[in-house]
Amino acid sequence: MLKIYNTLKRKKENFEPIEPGKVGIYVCGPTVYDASHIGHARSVVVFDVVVRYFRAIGYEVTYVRNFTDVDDKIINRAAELGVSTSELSKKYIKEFYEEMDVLKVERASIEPKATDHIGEIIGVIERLISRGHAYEAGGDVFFAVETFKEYGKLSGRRLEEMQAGARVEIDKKKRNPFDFVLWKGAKPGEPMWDSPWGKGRPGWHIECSAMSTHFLGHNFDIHGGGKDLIFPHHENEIAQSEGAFGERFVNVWIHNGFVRIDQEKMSKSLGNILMIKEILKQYHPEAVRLFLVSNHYRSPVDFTHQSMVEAEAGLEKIYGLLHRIEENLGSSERGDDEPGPGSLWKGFCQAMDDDFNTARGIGLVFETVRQLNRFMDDIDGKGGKQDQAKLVLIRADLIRIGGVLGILTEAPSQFFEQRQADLLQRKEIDVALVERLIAERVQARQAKDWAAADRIRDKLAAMDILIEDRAEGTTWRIK
RNA sequence: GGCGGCAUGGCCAAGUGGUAAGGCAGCGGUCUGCAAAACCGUUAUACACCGGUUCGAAUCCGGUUGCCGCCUCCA
Repeated sequence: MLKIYNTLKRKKENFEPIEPGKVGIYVCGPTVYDASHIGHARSVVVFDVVVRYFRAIGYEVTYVRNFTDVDDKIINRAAELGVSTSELSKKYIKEFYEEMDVLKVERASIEPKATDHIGEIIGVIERLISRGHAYEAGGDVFFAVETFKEYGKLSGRRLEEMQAGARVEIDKKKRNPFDFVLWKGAKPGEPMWDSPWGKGRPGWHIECSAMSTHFLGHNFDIHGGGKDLIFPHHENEIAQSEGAFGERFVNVWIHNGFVRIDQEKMSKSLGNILMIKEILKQYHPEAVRLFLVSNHYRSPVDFTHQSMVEAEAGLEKIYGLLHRIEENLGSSERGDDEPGPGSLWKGFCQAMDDDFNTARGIGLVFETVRQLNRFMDDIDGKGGKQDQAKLVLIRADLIRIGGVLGILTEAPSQFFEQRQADLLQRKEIDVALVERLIAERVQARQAKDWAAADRIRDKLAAMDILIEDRAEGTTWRIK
């Protein structure tokens, strides 16, 4: 039984889909006014894993992730750069896709843009006005928080308590300082659409209510996003959606924790933003994913070079095991009729069923890697049919787990070749020289001139080249 | 000021009542000409501190300290 921590209830609860075997998920996607950072990557990867897991255990998933392509930040940025808002958002949507592709994030089932759903947005606002939850004031439309009795139920605040130290902009047009804008009257030069209240554009919160209910129904299973969206964004979504439709909006709210740098949340003011594209220049994309899923999704994670180096080492360790299995089987072929699932997969599912505990699942993977290496040490390449069947079964489970976490998608030999190529480029290593030195060393070793052989090895080590003398010959790799 | 979260070995990190997963690093070994890789062994006398509940607590309750987040755009 899958248990999920529901922010609304502040506890884990058994997941009961509205329709058996199906699940509808809406996750707040990026506002496309700038490149994505590692924090965006975490959120996207977390929900990518959630969706992959639902599918792996047999659910039919409708996954909706939006693009916010009209809002103040986009308008300001576009004005700064002297381009249109649509040009700007188009550029960053393209970039987002490129980076997510590298990170092996699967596309959502539906990826709507706010500007393609102005009609639905206006429809929801009209319902809110007719039901007395919203009011028009000078071309703007506001949601009246006092009309929604449960306002604050997600974030655990009450209106009265928020009044005191709140830092809220004072807008004379608002009846209550916490009223938020549903529709903004147009200012010259801004993108605008016709509406019953004159030309204008939607506020930020309303688009998610409109698009999520449009695609998933007034009541749907899961809504996700970063923890920082709990208030006010998700709180406002609940008020809008339940106010407009008079039904429960979302059953389960899932929120992922932040990525921190040096114990602090990344923020523009601190200047500690790490962009995805910069990170991908330095580390393997699957290592980035492995790092992200090595922690529970609700906890904060510290992004450090050391953690990334460890994640890369871990990834290489698993690929190394897969490679060794292939050598042992004498073939890299993987048939379409993979065996299993076996006990490893079942253990992984137990961890995942406990609020998507990927960290525990990864512990199992490493434990298995060690056991299998030992197993292969023992059979020493002389395994029989049964031994091989065991290897094939566990490999199938590892690949299956990789399919949920979005790792181990490459053939091991290809992974190591690619890795080698990347490092060669990064460290500007002269392959011809390396191979000449190794050839010299092989000769020295054959002549049992150990001193000369070690000298060459030291020289290579100084170039960050590690060599391994194996039965089949000497191989090398980059440190 | 209001609300919430976290504190586990040198580092990272699972574990929410039954006696501390896993990874990295370290140390000792097997293997090796020596290494590397892999494997084996080893490293927490109690999980921030104090007090309480319990046959039994890292896990529950109260308090203290420290760190972080939300309350403003934010994944």
